[in-house]
Amino acid sequence: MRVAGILLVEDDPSVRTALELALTRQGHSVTSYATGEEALDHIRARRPEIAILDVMLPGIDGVEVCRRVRKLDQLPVILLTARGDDLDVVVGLEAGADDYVVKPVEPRVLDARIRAVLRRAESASSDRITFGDLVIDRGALKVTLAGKEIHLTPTELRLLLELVRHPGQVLNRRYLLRAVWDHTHIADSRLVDACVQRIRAKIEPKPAEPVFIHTVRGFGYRFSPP
Amino acid sequence: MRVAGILLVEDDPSVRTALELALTRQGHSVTSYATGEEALDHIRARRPEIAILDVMLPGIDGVEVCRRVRKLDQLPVILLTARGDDLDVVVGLEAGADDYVVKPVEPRVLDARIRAVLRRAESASSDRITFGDLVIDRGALKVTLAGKEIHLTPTELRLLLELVRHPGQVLNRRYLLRAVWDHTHIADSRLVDACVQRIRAKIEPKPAEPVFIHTVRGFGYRFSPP
DNA sequence: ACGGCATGTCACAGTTTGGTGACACAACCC
DNA sequence: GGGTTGTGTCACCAAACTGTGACATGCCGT
Repeated sequence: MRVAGILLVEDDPSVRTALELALTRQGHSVTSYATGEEALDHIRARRPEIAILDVMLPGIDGVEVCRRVRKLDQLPVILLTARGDDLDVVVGLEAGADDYVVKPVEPRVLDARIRAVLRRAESASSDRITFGDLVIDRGALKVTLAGKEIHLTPTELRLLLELVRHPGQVLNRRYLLRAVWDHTHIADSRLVDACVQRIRAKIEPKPAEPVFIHTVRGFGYRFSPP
Repeated sequence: MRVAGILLVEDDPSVRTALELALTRQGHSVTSYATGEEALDHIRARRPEIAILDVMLPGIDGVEVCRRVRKLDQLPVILLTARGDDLDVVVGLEAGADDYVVKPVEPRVLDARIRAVLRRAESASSDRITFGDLVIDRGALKVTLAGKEIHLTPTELRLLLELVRHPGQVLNRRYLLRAVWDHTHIADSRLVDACVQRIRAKIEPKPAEPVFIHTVRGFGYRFSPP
């Protein structure tokens, strides 16, 4: 297992040094700070592999750091909080944290959580989905069919990604309009149909007999692998 | 120690499967092929961490694969050859191989060689990245194109490095604005475009048909080696 | 078979986007 | 001070994209 570059942010000095020591013993490389401001600077400058943030911090708190980090990068984040502060869980997950740990925490447990989050992040980073001949690379925003790159326009790509995010599920037009076009107004239009058609023309061997994007009459469209 | 993605190329099926099995047991992740053509495709598509090439192959031989790989990337290469074929050693090392192993080889020995080469490669590649003709030296903050030094301004260099840090990934303008300019404000700005344009003028042979920095309309830019 | 919908198809014009070169201004160095 | 360099902004233009509506086609219950 690779040694991780961990950023630890915790304002209580005794907790901070204890965790730092424990994590270092477990083979991690740890840098720690007491404030969110310092943490953000460190993240920008040093690009740690994962950040462990106490929720309660003077100044910029952990949730806020998490929120900003998420906007900037997909750096994995674990939030630390005092026991029983239920509200925080919701806020924290909303801010995009990958995991959530209640203090006091056993070093072994924290270590396991760290490794789990890192594993997840690693597998997510090769974010490439394959459906038979069709390969969709979400990082590179590339679609290939039988090895040949297919050019999709931004809207087509967003729609395809939305469909692919829910394989096997039927998505109705209203949902798709909101997700892809963020149209709040209810427009009964051929927009979705037209876009689906354009995608089919590009990725379906025989657009008249679609293999990937299926029409479910009266409901919407369903992406399912052949 | 991180598990390595190894590409093994060996035309003799019994040797191939034996080595693959042994290396897998040692904790490596191995993909193997019988021909140089397949190997080159694999390298382009999957970016293994190291390639182990038999010198004697039908079609494109190991030395030739090595030579082409070297031009493309700094992928570490170990050449395998039958005992006593002295001439090959010279040719192989000239082609840029990192190490040279004589068959038959003890799996433990091969494993040790692999680890040694990877260690060396890791320390060497951390400061310097090669994409075809383009060499980016992060330690010296210098960029050379086909051996000629290119002068980049600080902002241009930061942007290029940021793109290079995520090869193959599409980075959007907002992200780049934050990462390179740490602009927390204004999402709507042509700053990134202008800077990309300036970099292209310096590093792209034909800026109108970029080879390194690709525009992904509606999303952002992607650095990917030619 | 027929009528009524739901969906497919297509062309086009208005809009959006990014490339490009010019330019202003600040910082910096002689 | 005078020139040089780096950087942000702007305007213009070509190309790409997209929504729209009209029409064609297919599906389904009767």
